[in-house]
Amino acid sequence: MEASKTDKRSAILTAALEIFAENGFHNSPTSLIAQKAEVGTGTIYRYFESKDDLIEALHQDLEQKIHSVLLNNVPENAPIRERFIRIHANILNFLINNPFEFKFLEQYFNSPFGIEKKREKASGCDSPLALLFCEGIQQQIIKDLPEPVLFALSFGPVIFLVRDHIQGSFNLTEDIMLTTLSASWDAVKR
Amino acid sequence: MEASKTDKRSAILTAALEIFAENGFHNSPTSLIAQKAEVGTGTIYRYFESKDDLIEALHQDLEQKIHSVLLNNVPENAPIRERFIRIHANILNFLINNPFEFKFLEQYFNSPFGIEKKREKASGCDSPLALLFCEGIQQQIIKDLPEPVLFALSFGPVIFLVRDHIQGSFNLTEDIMLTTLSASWDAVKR
Amino acid sequence: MEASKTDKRSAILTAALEIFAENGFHNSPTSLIAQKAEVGTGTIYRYFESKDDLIEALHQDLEQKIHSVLLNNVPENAPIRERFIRIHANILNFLINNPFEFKFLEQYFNSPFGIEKKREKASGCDSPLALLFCEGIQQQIIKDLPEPVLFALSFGPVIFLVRDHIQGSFNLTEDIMLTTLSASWDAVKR
Amino acid sequence: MEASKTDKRSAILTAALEIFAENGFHNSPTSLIAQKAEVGTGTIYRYFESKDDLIEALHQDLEQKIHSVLLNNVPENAPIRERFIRIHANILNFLINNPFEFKFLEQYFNSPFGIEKKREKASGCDSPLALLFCEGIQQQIIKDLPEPVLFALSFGPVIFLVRDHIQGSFNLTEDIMLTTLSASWDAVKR
DNA sequence: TATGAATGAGCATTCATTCAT
DNA sequence: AATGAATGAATGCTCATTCAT
Repeated sequence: MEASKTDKRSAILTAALEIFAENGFHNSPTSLIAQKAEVGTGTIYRYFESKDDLIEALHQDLEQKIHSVLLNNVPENAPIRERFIRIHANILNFLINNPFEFKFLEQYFNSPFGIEKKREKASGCDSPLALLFCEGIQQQIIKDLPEPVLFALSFGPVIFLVRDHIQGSFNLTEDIMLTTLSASWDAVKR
Repeated sequence: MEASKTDKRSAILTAALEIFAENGFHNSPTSLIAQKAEVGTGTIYRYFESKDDLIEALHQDLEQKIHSVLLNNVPENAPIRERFIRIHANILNFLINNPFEFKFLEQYFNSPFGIEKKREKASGCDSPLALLFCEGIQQQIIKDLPEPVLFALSFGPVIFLVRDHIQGSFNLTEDIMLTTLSASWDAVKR
Repeated sequence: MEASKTDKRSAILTAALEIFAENGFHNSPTSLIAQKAEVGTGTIYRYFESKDDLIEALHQDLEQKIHSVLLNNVPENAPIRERFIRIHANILNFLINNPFEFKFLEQYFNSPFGIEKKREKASGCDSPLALLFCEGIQQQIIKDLPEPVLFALSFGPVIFLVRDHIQGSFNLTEDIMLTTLSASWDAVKR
Repeated sequence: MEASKTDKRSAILTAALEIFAENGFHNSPTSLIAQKAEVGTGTIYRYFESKDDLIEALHQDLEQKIHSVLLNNVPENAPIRERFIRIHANILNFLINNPFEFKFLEQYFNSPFGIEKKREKASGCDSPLALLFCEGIQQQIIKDLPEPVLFALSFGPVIFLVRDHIQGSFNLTEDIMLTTLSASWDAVKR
């Protein structure tokens, strides 16, 4: 009748996510995380080597979650523009509906953690988005620009909008979302 | 023949900027900042009320620096497109040539500090960029979208590119820069 | 076989009492207290919210100790004079045998802590001593003076003597003690 | 037309007295004292070797002030009782009218400073009060008790009353003052 | 396996004192 | 003589991590 092994691990992850998102990594004592997860302080260290390791694990989890959301309702044979918009809408919706996750990621990528991670990746010509860009370039539908540039053009605006929306300085409606993605498309299309 | 009164203050600011950029706010002991600035620990507190106050001052300084750079070589009567590209190029160049400043700002805007600041501003229909958008919309050259959206479309990509460049995952040449800004313009133009 | 839960708390209290008494509140680093109590610095903060809180707790403890000593061997139906002398002898003996406690209290009542406490109390017509005075006044055995005056007349000398004795400038024998309390009685009796 | 040498010294002493009385020795930065005295921080160290030295000097000043007040209106040939009451009234009035001085002394005598001083003195059979006691004992008007005991009996109540009055927990009228001193006399008289 | 009491290194901040001007 | 900017030792408190139970 006890919680299963994985239950505690994920209880810790869930608690940590929320607390990190709200307080920042450095204002989130492990003791507080343990408390919210309803486990002992020491228990965290049975599942994670250190606080840093916990943060890393959280990031991995999120990366996978996003990956799994990316291609929802993206028919392989749909036109490139449609797929482009669909993919970005997927991410945008995910982030808006999961503000803790968004805040966590923003912090993560602005910390020594994220910096490292990015350096490791670098040449990630493997993501669905990268593939889409390749395809579009070959078909001469998308501008022949380096992948990071296309990524910046299409993804940068998404992040900015989500940030504004979550901070409450701007209300992102379904309508505006689609118009924006459409404009984003104008940037990358030929 | 000694350092002038302001010298110490700016030595502290310079040292702090660099250390904050490299280690993050929370891994930057005031003692380390003092050491790098070649002043006593206590001296920091003659010029700044607290570490937070130092961070704030640094932000104010940067804000002004950026503001002063924004309109370089932007002839008032130039076409909107040209002014748009010029302004973004100014910021982009500034950030690329001042990586410490960029890293500091990234952190700042992902911390309680930046959040607060943003909330205060919010309705910033006063920046040169906002004015340019207004003008463009009136002249039916720029899409009739809310200012935050236009801002996201044009500014988001810039930030992403600078980040990549500074992290070393991508080398941003003058050429690519201009092509990117041109694509950015495609996103906001009618 | 290890120390019980309360052991550490009281080890801290004991160490703190002694160090405060000898060095004063402000010359008693928490680190020194921890060292003497043979616990880690941080441990103090598991039992007390702050150094101030520790001081407060120490005072509460002492107040109770004194209260429990006050009425030793004070038969309820003994003559008022006898009870008066007995009570004062009890306190006097307690203070002389517990010089750390005495020095602590002297400091406490000359600090913001003590001042506050006194203001809260003020109308303490509840102590055994106050009751004794009331009774004595009614029976026209004790002068009809305000309670603070009677308190000053009987308690002031006690404190002065203890101070002298503990400072070593005067040796308080059992004999002198009783003579003094008898003289003190002369001051309050009709 | 500049302040004379002594002016600065006494400005510092006056400022220090007030600040010490209000904030305690340890919450009274020398910089604050200097500010209130309208001198530079460093100037304090031209007149006093250290903060401790300043405290010591303040005490010496006060001791002398009290000494000079002690024998006001005390006719040498008046009866012992009258002189006893007069002397105590003098001190009591001085302390009540000079609360800063009182608070300073209370602190002083409960700090390492005061403790030392007392140990040095010890056998002070030289004060006017001590002489009065000697005389009274010889004339068999005052109880034959050691001087510290007589001192405690007569002086202890005075201090307690002043403390209550200054703390505001009790209003000491001229009337009560005299009644109290009269009761105090009952304690020491044969 | 899970716990949480204990630890102590680490940090922001204060302030007595010095010394160049 | 007077100043006050500069100093850095000292201190209260936090929190990641360990380990005995």
